[in-house]
Amino acid sequence: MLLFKTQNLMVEYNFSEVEPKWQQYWESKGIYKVRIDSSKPKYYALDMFPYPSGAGLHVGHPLGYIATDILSRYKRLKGFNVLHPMGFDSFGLPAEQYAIQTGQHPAITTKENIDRYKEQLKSLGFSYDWSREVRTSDPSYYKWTQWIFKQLYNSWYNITNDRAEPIETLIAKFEENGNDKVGVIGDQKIETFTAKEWNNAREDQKQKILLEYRLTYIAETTVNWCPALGTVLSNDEVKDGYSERGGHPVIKKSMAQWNMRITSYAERLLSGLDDIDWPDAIKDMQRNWIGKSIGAEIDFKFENSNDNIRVFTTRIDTIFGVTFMVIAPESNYTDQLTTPDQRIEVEKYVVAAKNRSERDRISNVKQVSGVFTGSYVMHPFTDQKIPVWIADYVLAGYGTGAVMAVPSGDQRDFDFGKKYQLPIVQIIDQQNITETEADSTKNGKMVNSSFLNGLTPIQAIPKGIEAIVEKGIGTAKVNYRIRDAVFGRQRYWGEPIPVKFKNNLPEVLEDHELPLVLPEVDKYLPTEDGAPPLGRADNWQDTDGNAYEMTTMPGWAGSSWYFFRYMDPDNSEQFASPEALAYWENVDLYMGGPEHATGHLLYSRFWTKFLYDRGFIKVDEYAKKLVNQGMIQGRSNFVYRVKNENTYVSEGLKGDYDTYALNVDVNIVKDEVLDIEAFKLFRKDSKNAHFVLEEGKYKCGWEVEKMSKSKYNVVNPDILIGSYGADTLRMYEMFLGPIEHSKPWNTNGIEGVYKFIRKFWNLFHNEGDQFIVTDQAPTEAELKILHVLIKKIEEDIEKFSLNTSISSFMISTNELGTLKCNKRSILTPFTILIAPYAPHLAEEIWRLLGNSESIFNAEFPVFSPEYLIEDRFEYPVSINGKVRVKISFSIDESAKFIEQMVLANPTVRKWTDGKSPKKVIIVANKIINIVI
RNA sequence: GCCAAAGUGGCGGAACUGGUAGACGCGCACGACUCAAAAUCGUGUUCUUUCGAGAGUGAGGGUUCGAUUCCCUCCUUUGGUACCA
Repeated sequence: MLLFKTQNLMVEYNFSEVEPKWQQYWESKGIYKVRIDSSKPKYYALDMFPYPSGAGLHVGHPLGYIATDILSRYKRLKGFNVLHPMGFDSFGLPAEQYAIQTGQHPAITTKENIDRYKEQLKSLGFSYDWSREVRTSDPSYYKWTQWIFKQLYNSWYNITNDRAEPIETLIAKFEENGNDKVGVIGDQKIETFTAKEWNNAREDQKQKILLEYRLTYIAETTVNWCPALGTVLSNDEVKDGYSERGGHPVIKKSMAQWNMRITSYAERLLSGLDDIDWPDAIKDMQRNWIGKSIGAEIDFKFENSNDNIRVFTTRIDTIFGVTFMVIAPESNYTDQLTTPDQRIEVEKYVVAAKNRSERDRISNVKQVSGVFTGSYVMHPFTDQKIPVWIADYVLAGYGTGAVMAVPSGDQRDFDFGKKYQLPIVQIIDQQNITETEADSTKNGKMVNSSFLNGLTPIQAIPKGIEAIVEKGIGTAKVNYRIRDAVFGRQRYWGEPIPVKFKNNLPEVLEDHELPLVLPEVDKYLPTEDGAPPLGRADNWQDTDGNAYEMTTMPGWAGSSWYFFRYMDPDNSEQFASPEALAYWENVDLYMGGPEHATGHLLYSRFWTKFLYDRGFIKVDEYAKKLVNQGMIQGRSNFVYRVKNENTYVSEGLKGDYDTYALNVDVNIVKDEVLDIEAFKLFRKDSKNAHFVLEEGKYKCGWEVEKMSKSKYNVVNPDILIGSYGADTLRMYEMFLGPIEHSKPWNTNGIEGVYKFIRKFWNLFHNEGDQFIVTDQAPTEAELKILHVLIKKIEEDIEKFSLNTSISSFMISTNELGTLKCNKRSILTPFTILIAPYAPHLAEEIWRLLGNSESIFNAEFPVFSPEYLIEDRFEYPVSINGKVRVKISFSIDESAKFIEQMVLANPTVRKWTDGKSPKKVIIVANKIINIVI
């Protein structure tokens, strides 16, 4: 096997005894339990909590956890009161899929998986306060997820005040003025009504109207339906027309669904990005997802009636290039605009377009298709007749679902115009329109554009808006790409939505009815008539016989607010107490993978802003700083088998044979050399195989692939901890490279860190493993080593450069080893410096140094610059940019003197070859460059 | 296509605001210890070389006394996004 244990090392530093000892000590003494302490500044370090899958942790998961643990311990040593919790995102599809196959309740599987995860996390020696653990599937937790749902239901977005408010303030407005002055963000078309109409309306009518305003609402919407999973999915859960989980095809379908009105927060979610320290990549992804575009809406009057159709455009400057109009197949105008003789053809097209799968639409982007409605609208400025077409490149969900087509300036309009022989009008003098391409650039001056002629497109845009406003046919308008998020799932293993139906109208449950606990069902499948699994539960209704909602919440519900629950996890009266919320405020460091950019990381910002608006919390962003840890990919090893023979050829010789590659377990390969005996056990049919070796070894090939069982490239942290200890694994994971880089996992090299830990131990011990620390006074050289290190470690941690800290520890250890330094005044601070990285080792040595309290109650050493001051500097002297010699000078030596001495130097004279230099550059305490 | 990030030895990577490229570690080679192996320790290790030196941070160009670092063009890889008017 790869991982040998060497007997004689065990005598020196016995991690397998030391690590569990301190883990138990820390736990029994509650060292990591934290309480509100206003005498200290707070620091909140958070990991994205995991979904506990059946496979357990692999070596990639802890990468981020180790980094936050180092930060937490460092901040603690620096005097902060550190909140560093962990929990589990324990609702989700895999447990439910497993339940469908085996009949086992997902709660059982989930608990088993959580136990396994906790055990693994504990063996890594993290400083989590486990008394604050949360599980999203625990009723005492999801009670509050349901409670937040309820608050959203009972709120609306007041545009005037730019914040969410209780629904009562909306009702008051209706009672006084009707809905005339109440604006909404989003696409819903709401009939206007007067106060009188409102006050005279029936209760059920009122409730229907209020649903148009509530921040969570039920509505008939086009959703992503995944037949294989039997549920709807939100946009971020669909990738390229397939479900993100499982990779099943997804189709568009119209369904009544619970939604979250995240669109109300589009602008604030966008502008809030400027105030948080998150990676630009994530910010950009969120910006693109929100997709703000600034433009105008214009009405085009119908040819034969006074109705009109509204379009959104970002290029109103091109208004005189409009030669046709295109509406989405799903558009409400389709019916109205279709003339009798076009009806058959239109209906055919609309049905075909609806049945086109998302996947099909994506893969045929270049192919435009459409059908003429038979109707015309009037150009608002020229009064020319403009034909209205239907095409599926226009999306019903964006803007108004209708486009003014400018074929000269838009490629899709151009393609469409070409295909159906519609006119193309140039509207900018420098426009370069070819046989196949439109020109969308804004260079040049407007032509063929009436009152816009002579202006640049940039000037024409405000001018155009001015004109439509004046005519009363349009306004400036901002559009967002982001859609409201579908919130219901036709699945079992999620939070029940706390709603019952009375007379077909939804009603949220009373606070005292929460939590609405997930009921038992006989099978985790839809009912015979297609209702979700909760439809199988007996008496899924309240005491008055009102049916409860049957869909459950999506995976992102519980994770959208968990960071607040950690602040006060056992509170049964509130989701967290005002005191806890005021003290801990928000997360100072949030670590996690970038794959959640447009899902979790956006939804949780939305909920945070909502809770802020409603006065439940004091912050409107929950994470000040976000760091993305890179993904750990798999690194597969291969052996090469000769076709039709039981023979394996070493990698370098495979070209001489006709072979095929086979994945081999990476755990039986070390530095690309195969352990042949282990291989014979690994592949039973190869027990008598023949091996063609090079230099007496069988060398394997390698490749980067996804980490997966089937590729035999999964490395389990338990095995590495067993062989090298948690401290070695922690340091090695950090040593691999910058935390935010993705990289394949490669265990080669872990021995270097292991050796380092032993070398560090040996600073305190002699060859007989006796503790030999002395109280001798340190030398200047030793103090310099220490203070260089203090400075470096502080700087590195503050900028998350944890890989370079490990190098610095190695360098300092090597230097102190060379000096045979075993002085307490140097080694004590050194031990504290290393404690965040190797907590078990540091705690052990701390006790050997005679301390009775945990090292994590110590103080971080203070850097003193005085030990780093030098009186001489050795200048590299370069001639024409090449370093040729080094000459040492006193640091305050004059440039003139240095120049004289340098030019007189024999090596320099040799290189200058008697010529007088053109220029001598002396950069103080940096470099000297002579130009000849 | 668009947006973002990244390209440095055999490998992971280092190099602060432009100033000795390759720190630290792995691997490899040689040596010590050993009957031997493992482990450990020591030395060396960018490439080419006529041993003088020359080349070199994805490619090409530019700014500079000096560029991995700044600017321009291009290539490759990874992540995101996909008819958004």
